[in-house]
Amino acid sequence: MAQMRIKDIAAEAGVSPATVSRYLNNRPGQMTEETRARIAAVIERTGYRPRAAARNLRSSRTNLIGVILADIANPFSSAMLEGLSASAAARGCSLMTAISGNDPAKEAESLTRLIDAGVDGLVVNTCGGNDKAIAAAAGRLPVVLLDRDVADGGVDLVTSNNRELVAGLVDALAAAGSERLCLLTEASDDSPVRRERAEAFADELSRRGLAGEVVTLADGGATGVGRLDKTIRDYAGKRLGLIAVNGLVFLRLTEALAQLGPSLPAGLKIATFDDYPWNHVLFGGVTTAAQDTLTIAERVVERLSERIDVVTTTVGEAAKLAPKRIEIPGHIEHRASTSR
Amino acid sequence: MAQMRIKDIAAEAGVSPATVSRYLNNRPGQMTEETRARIAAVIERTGYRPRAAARNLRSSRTNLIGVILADIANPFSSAMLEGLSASAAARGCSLMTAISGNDPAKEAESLTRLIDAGVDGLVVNTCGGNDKAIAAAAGRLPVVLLDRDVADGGVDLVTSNNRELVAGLVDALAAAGSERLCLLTEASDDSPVRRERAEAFADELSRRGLAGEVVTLADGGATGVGRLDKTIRDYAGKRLGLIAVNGLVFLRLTEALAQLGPSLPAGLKIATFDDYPWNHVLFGGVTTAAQDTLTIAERVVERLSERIDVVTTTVGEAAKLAPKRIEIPGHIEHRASTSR
DNA sequence: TCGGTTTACGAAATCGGTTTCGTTTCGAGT
DNA sequence: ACTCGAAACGAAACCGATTTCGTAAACCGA
Repeated sequence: MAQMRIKDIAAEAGVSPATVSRYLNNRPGQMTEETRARIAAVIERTGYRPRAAARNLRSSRTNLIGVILADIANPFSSAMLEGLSASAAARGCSLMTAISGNDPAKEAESLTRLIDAGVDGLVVNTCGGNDKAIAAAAGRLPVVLLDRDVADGGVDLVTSNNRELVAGLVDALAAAGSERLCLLTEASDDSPVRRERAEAFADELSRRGLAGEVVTLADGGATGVGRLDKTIRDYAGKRLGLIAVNGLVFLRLTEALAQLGPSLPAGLKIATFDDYPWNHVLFGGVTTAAQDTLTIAERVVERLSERIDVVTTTVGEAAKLAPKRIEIPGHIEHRASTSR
Repeated sequence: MAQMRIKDIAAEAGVSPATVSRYLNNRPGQMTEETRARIAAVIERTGYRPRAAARNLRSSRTNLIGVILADIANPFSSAMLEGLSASAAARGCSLMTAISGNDPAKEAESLTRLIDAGVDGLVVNTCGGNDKAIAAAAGRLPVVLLDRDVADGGVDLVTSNNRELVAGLVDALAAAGSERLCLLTEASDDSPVRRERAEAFADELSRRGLAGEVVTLADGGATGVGRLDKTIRDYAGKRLGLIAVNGLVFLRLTEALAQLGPSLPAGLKIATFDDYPWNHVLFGGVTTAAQDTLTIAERVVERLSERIDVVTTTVGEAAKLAPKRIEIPGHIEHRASTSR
């Protein structure tokens, strides 16, 4: 009575455990409406819940999706987690999460820990430095990369349309009258995403015949802000437009600008990636390239499910899905910081 | 060769599966240094990893900690998640996360889903409305509440020293010359945390003989901001001090203040709970009651581990731990917004 | 009515570890 | 040398579901 087992339910309903199992997994081999009802009644009455561990062992499926996030402080990550959680729950899956804190060693440890725990698939927002291990993992179980690619390629990736978003921000700045543009990046950030945005930025400038450059801030603190400050002073009054390559860089930009005054210097326009809550507030609203996190999360889980289904359905090496790159379009939030 | 099982390792090392199992769990029943080395060598060579599902089934322990968060958008939650992740990993546990998005129905669903998945224990940052279900869960497996209590009591709770923090903020405002204080809250937020802070606020005012009140903003949008705006105008120039009861309220306050100008009106001082990144930036720095999220997370996992150990060690109903309330002291970050 | 095909269901094997219990071996004490 | 207790290890049961395979009943067209 303490803990019901499937055989207890079976006995109570006058059927075999196999039949109860079929009921629980509503298997194609149907059963009489009458026995179905009888089993349902017993389960309802006893409040029976099958033990997941036993189920996992035999079926070698856990309905668990592993998630490794590089940096949960980044609202992109937390929004993503919420989306993943919802999408997974809709498919009856739970999330096992690990947070690397941008530490490759922790990421590697999380990778093995989640795999050892028996997750059906893995979502990785990598901090870099584990490309080989991740590619190897992708050979052993379904893996979908989130936002950041690995060098070797060959792994599914879901990301935003960074090139279009860059173009959109450049467009907003140009429309606001900026003649010279800077893309602000961080030295420590050498991610593929940053590179992609930087390349798109350069391309977009030359396509439009605009002047500009990529400005890399030194890491953490005064030096970086000083460098930025100098850049701003150099260009002040020259219709400068700034793009922060991500939310963190934007915060540092804000710090630097605070020295110059609470509102933007005349002629200075800014825009940023990542739609943080404070973007609505700072400078009366900052024009933002917002990613469609919910859709990204949905597609990640969808793709992962496809792979999981293939793995559990087909035998052997047959019918391997080709790696796929999925781009989810984001959009530009036009706000006061790029008004004329 | 494809997938090694414990018996393969045993055969290879010339011992029994039982001995390998003992090795894997380094059990008290020791073995010869020689056999230990032999087993280690085989495992090392073959790269064998025990299947978690099998282990879970027999031992009825999963080394999984379930976490239910009310609102991941709140940086308090994401910081907490990072802390929990680290603390759990340090104990060889993984996290199963669910996010209720402040929806009681989702919270209830998450509760059963995580329990069904077989987590060893549960950390709940409840959004309210499931007090009975949570109390019931706490009767069946270890549960530690995070930040928000349930009505029935009787469940472990880890939280900040809200009363002292409120006192600290009042102190900072008073020191900055504020004569009349308002605690800004949201109508929709009727959590125990908010109530505790409001009570502490009232107590602190009367203790110091200060004038003041709790101002409740209507939910979402214009009305609330208008109400707030009116309050500010009413008191403007009267040495008003404002405390935002949480980070979200502070953001709305910032929006309202933006209409009055980019810097604080003369004589207006503000302070807030929750140390969001932008608190360093807005108004040149906002005095903040910062919670010690890392320590909170650590103590949550520690307490949960205690309960888990008790459950798996002792038999029957004996040796039930009494519910415990653990307060982790936070601290006040003094910044420009409360300078004289 | 009869052979043949579904359909509904049960018996028993199985997943891969852990745990119990028993046996052997080893060393210490007299 | 002999006894005794502890240490080291093996054989086999066990955790609780799923899954395979087989069989009896139901159905169905000729």
